[in-house]
Amino acid sequence: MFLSTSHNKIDLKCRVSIPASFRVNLEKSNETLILFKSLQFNCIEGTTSTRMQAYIDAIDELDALSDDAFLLRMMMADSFEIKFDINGRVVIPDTLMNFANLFDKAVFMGIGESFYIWSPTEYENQYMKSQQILKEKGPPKLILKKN
Amino acid sequence: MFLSTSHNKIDLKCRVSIPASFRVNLEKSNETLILFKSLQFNCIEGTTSTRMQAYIDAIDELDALSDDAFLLRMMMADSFEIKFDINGRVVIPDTLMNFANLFDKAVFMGIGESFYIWSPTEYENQYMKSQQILKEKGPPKLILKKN
DNA sequence: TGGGATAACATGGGATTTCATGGTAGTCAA
DNA sequence: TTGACTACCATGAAATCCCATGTTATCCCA
Repeated sequence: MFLSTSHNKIDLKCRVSIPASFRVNLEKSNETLILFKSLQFNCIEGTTSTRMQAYIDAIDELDALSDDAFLLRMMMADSFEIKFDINGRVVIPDTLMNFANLFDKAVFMGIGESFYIWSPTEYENQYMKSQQILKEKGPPKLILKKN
Repeated sequence: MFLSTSHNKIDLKCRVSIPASFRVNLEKSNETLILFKSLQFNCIEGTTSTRMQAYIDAIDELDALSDDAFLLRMMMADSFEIKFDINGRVVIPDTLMNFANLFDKAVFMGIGESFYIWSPTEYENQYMKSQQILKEKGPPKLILKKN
């Protein structure tokens, strides 16, 4: 379970600390980390190899010639298996740095089964947007029926 | 089941004692505690990891592009897995302290499957409001058993 | 039922560890 | 031999752990 948000620095070698709680989460379940371009936002998505495998399996379920399958294969092509250094840092590949407009700061945002890595400004935009939607439409129905 | 209300002190390190009955409740069911921003009020909500996992699972069931999925992911980003110290205290993350306008006092309010943490003034407001509604509209019609 | 003993609880403080980050040495390839 | 990449060491700040203490609640026996 990836939860919470943290702001970490990216150094000149494109190294960042993955938040400790995310790391522990991966270690506990003996998973390796995969980073790839989000299909939905201008950010990097990080997840476990197991979940990535689920995506791959999902492609097989689709019509092999469909646009969806095409897009998913493209996503795989821009995915990276990432190794940690002894201090829990990773190097973000150039492709991904550029894609997410990352420079010297990264915002890690846990979203349950995976996490996003945003540039600070893009994160801010998305957060504002969520507040706006919440204000206009209220919380998801799911939340309301729970008590 | 989280019930009853109690007022506890928040110290300079942002530590608070979680009411013993809440703690016992978590321990008995072998659950870890999750704290997150309420989507409805200006308060922190506490619940079990199992319940949080249910929300996470729900995200995958929704249309990934929908507002509801978006809001739920944002909710995860503002959620924290919380550890107790040996005396049953937790540290409230800064984000949550600010969101709920907490300073040196916290009101714990059990509401069944989860609980709220309010600032004293906000709690007072909500309490007044409930009394007002009760006076004007009378007690709620409870439907205990549904089919 | 009362009153003292005992345990549970909330809170304070200090020692220790973890974490994020900077840096350097070593390795491999061009 | 140079440049890029990787593995590991160093450090200050921050989070965490654990001991101490007073106060409240609970228990037990008279």
